[in-house]
Amino acid sequence: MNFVQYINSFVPLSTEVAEELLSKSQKQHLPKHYLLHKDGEICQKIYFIEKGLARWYYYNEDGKDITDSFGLENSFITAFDSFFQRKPSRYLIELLEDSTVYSMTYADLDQSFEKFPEVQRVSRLILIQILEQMLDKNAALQFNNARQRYRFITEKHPDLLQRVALGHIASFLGITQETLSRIRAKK
Amino acid sequence: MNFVQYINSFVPLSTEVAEELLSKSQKQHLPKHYLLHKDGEICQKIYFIEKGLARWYYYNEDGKDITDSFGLENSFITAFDSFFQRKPSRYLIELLEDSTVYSMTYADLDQSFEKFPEVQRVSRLILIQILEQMLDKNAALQFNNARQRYRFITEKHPDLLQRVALGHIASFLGITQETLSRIRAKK
DNA sequence: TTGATTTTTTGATTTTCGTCAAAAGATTTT
DNA sequence: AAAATCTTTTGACGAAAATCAAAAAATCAA
Repeated sequence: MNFVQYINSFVPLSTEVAEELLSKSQKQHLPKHYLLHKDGEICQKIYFIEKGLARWYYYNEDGKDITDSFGLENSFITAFDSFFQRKPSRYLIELLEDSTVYSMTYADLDQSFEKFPEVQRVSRLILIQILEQMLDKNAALQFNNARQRYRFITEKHPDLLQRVALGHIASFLGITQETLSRIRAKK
Repeated sequence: MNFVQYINSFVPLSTEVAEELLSKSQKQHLPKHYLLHKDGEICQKIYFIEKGLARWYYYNEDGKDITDSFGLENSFITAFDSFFQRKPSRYLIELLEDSTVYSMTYADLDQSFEKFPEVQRVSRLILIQILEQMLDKNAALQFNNARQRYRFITEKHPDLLQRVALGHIASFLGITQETLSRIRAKK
């Protein structure tokens, strides 16, 4: 499923708009470990992951690498704070697998907003999806112990356990890798 | 500052649009403890807090009341998942002080989208502000101990410590009230 | 396929924080 | 102003999870 088909499944698009979006976007195959976005820069592109996997992370005060979220197939990923607000971001985005992605620059997206106001609906939709994902994660972390956090992963994102290094999942859940490993052992 | 002036400071609005928004909105004085939104319902209104304070919360599986965020002066609050997606929400919103708020219904906002596409920009702006606030909080909780979480409050929202019951702040930070009280004592 | 590197597991120990209980302090109500 | 209710603090204790260290397992590269 390409990204226009994906969007179309939520917000029906006119062929005009569908063509506009496709023509402005770029399809790429990129290797594992490729950085979609580096920290300190203003993020220029929004990506749709057709195949593959990305993670969104930052370094905390202790220099520890902390994963904030994952970008699975059929999802959009960008440094959201940076991309929409046009300011540098502390976050990085890296691919965890060889991936196929569509990308679109901010400038092109902005032009499409002007030409076709309904594209604004699309961006609102994407933002709301991100927001909901974050609410979910927030609720999973805020007042839950390590075992409950692990359950969040096994229930909502079981595939990640197969595909992602344990350390990334541990920092995503806000627990240490050792604790996560032990919890996983007894069950 | 009313909400149109507030928006105008980010996204310059034509007088036409400013008047549209003002005419569709309603200014109200509401008392402490008033529920702006009840759980289980589809949230019909988005609120702008001109004066006062609200909190956004839910009940977890153990029935514990957990504060997810606060709505301070000059910010928008609604059950975001519910309002924009038109589905029931597990969250509640209550006023913590006598407040002055502007409200606008989803139906009216939607009509304004149609009439004035630039209003879509406004709603994108609001969403991004919420998103950033959530990212911030996320980073503050994800891998930090109780003392670091407390520092997040003292640095970013010191006024809340004066205005809000400790229990609400504790659940917002994902720690117990006793722990928060002890941390506060020694410093 | 062998060695090098990275990732995961396991163990011992320490620290942090939650839980339960009760007292002290505020605030609201009558 | 006294009583009732709600909020915050304090103490003792135990459970959960972090830290440090090292071994085992898996993956990658030559």
